[in-house]
Amino acid sequence: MIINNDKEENTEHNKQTAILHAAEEEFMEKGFDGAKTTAIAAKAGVTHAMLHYYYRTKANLFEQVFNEKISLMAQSFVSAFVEEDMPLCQKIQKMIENQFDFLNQNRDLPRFVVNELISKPERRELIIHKVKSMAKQILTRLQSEIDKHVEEGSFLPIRAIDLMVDIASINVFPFIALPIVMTIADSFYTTEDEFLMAKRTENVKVILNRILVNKS
Amino acid sequence: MIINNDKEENTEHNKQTAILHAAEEEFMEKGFDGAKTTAIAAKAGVTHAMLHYYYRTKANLFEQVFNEKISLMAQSFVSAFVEEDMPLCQKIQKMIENQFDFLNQNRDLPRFVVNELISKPERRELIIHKVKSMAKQILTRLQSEIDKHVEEGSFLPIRAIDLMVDIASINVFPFIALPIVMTIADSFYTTEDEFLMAKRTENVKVILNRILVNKS
DNA sequence: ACCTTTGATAACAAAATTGTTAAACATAAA
DNA sequence: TTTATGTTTAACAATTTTGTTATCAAAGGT
Repeated sequence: MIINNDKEENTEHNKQTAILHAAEEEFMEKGFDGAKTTAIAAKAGVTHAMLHYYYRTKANLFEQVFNEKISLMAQSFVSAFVEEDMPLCQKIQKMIENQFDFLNQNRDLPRFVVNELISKPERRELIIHKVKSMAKQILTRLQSEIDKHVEEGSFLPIRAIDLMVDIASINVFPFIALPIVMTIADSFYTTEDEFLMAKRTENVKVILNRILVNKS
Repeated sequence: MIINNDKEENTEHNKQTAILHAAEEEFMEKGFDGAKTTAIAAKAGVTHAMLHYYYRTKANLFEQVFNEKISLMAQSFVSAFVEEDMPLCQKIQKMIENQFDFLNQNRDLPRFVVNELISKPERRELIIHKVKSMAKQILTRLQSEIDKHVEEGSFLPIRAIDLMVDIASINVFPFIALPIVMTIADSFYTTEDEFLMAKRTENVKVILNRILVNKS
């Protein structure tokens, strides 16, 4: 009856999910403090009373977004650990690539999570509870596999935790610092994707050279 | 005449610098949006009218802090590039260590800068102007030195920009993610400092293994 | 002593932001 | 048709946050 003058086409069927999606965008971009419920409502194309009707408080709405993001983050690190029965060296390569590809599809996830985790330390319980035990299992398993290869003489000695941090570092940092890096790297790489795809193979090289006795 | 009932002892001589230091703390911890001028004034032990008297606006005060931090950041990356005449391999080692040590004394600097740079893209001009030309000079110089060593057969081929990003990654990430990493790493390392000092030598190892043909 | 400048305070004003409420509206079941 | 239920809106209220102003006090120069 009334003309549809929404700014954005309605891929969202109901307002509740529209609000959630708008909140996701806004919180990811600006963080909890930077995001405003009025802006979220506007982006979702609803009055801001509707936002409070469905989610009551800003903190509530944020929590829903944050919980989902933190699960995603945790899952990516855990699922990156490949189960298949292949040589450790290839397993590690696959781990790096899996994690990188995940981050490539969720480019601002690490910055968002790290940030909210640091500015509001009480939220850390959440990720600790979600990741800690699983991560430790994976680390001890990885460590014993590494140690076997060290005794064989095919691997250089390294602590599993150090290896994991190295991998996370070279994988995560390029996405966090992408805009800054690109302004400097623009004479080497013309597009973000070109830079990132080069980084993907570079990262494998860095880690394998760190752990393998014989270089390829 | 009036008793001194300030919470903190007056190492600050005047109120203006007290405000600036309080602002620095608050902004670094909570970012622009999370920081409140009232909280800054309280932390500095002055009425919040004084804050406006000296700095007029929150944005103004922030700018002073941000400018200083961004200069510090830029400087650290530039000055890390060692001038002395020593073998390239040692020069790179020193670069890594210099940058790591700087970050160790400014642990939340990268997160702060990256964050403000991303949530308010208009600020990027600042760092671009400050770093870009200098960084490019350094990169071309480094690239030619690398290429020489590659021809000699002592270095593996690598782009200077990739090397720099690798170094920044493994140096910066541990500080950004420190609280999260420590909850997982606590069975390997008991203190933050223990972890970080191990990381310092680990990082040198990672990079040298990446670029040297013959491993140590 | 008088005037000007600077530092300081309290009280106020304005804006932004979050949250609430009462009433209108729609829809489907009774 | 009536009732009950969930949805929507507009208007309002409360709080927080930023910024201003009128005023006062001290210090220094003339």
